[in-house]
Amino acid sequence: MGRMSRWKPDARGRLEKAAYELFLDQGYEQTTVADIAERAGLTERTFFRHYADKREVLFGGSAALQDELLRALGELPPALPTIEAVRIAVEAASTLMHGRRALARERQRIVAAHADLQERELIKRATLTAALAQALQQRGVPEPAASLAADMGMAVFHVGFGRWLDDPAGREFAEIVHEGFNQLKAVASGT
Amino acid sequence: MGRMSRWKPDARGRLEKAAYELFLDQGYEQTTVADIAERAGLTERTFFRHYADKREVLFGGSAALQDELLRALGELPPALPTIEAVRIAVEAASTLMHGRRALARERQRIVAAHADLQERELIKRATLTAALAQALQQRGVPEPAASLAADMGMAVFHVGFGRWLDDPAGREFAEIVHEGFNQLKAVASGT
DNA sequence: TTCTTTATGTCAGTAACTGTCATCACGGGG
DNA sequence: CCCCGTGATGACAGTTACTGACATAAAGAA
Repeated sequence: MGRMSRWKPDARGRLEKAAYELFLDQGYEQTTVADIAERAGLTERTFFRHYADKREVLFGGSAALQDELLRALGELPPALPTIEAVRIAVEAASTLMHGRRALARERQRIVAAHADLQERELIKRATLTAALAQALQQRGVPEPAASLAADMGMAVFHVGFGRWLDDPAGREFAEIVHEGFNQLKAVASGT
Repeated sequence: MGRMSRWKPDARGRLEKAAYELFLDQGYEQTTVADIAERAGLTERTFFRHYADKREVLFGGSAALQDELLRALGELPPALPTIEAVRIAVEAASTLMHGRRALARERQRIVAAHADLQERELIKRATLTAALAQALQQRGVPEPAASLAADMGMAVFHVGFGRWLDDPAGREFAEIVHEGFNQLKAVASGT
């Protein structure tokens, strides 16, 4: 017979799945880490080996977001104007959300209802912004243009994310982001 | 003899003072809420009646900051250009720091060393920014100009705060903020 | 095989935070 | 002058997030 793993695969993914199910079912505060671990067939201690704290289980995607952002940026020709490079990188990152609007909505509902989760979201965004600014500097963009461009890019991403969740037409996130950059340019040029 | 209060006055202030002393002496993590309460001559339970959590004891000033910001804004003539109103309000708020540079430096050291305190700082700043934006809207500033102006004002405040702490010339915070707005205008106008 | 690494379990412990009830000064009627 | 409501505090038990230390067993390398 096939190999018997002692451990069922993808413990981290099971923990995340269990956490979402329980948070949606009985609320974030009402769910203990022990509950999550039990549903995933693991122990509380193992949860904390995969996630630094209870909040982190809701932010597993931010690492992938940063990776994609920096990867896309790295592929672009250096001669590209800064804002165009940021636009393309942010659009690339925004495609990660494809097909996950319902999930993103549920997650947003949970985060919006808990101040400590909003704190975590803010620091994740700040970290992402700083990483983008640093990557731009390494492309040769001087300060403070690099930080300003990073801030603008993340602002468009953030505002666009909210619009995407509520968009009645159900447009793609990347499309909304694309429009967002157009509007940013219009505002910045005083139109 | 004078009236004997059952309780010594200013319990909240004593808790804050005790917290700062202990944080600086033995570190933030190494200080328990019980330690703070004991030094203040109170119990742990009473600490949590004055501060929602351990972090909050380091953020008592943010309410005063917001009050002063909005108060100053309310006194200005409505005809004033938005950015000028923001400038004056932020400068007024920045005078609250007068004579507290050493204290602010120590506080900054503590906050910078602990991720959870940075989270709290970010959400305080976001709250302040939102309050400023709303106040501007009530002055008749339309969106998104109100939010953008609020963001700019808080950005100048934040950047200026860091410069003030390190300023070798020891200039006043308000003076540094004033310069910051000049630089902001220069950047925004493409100079 | 044997050794090492890695993922997990077990268990005890700390400390943040909460709910509940008791206590005691103050102040205002009656 | 006494009673009573209010408000700040104490006492105390309980929950839960999180950590450290050690044990265990599968997976993989030698």
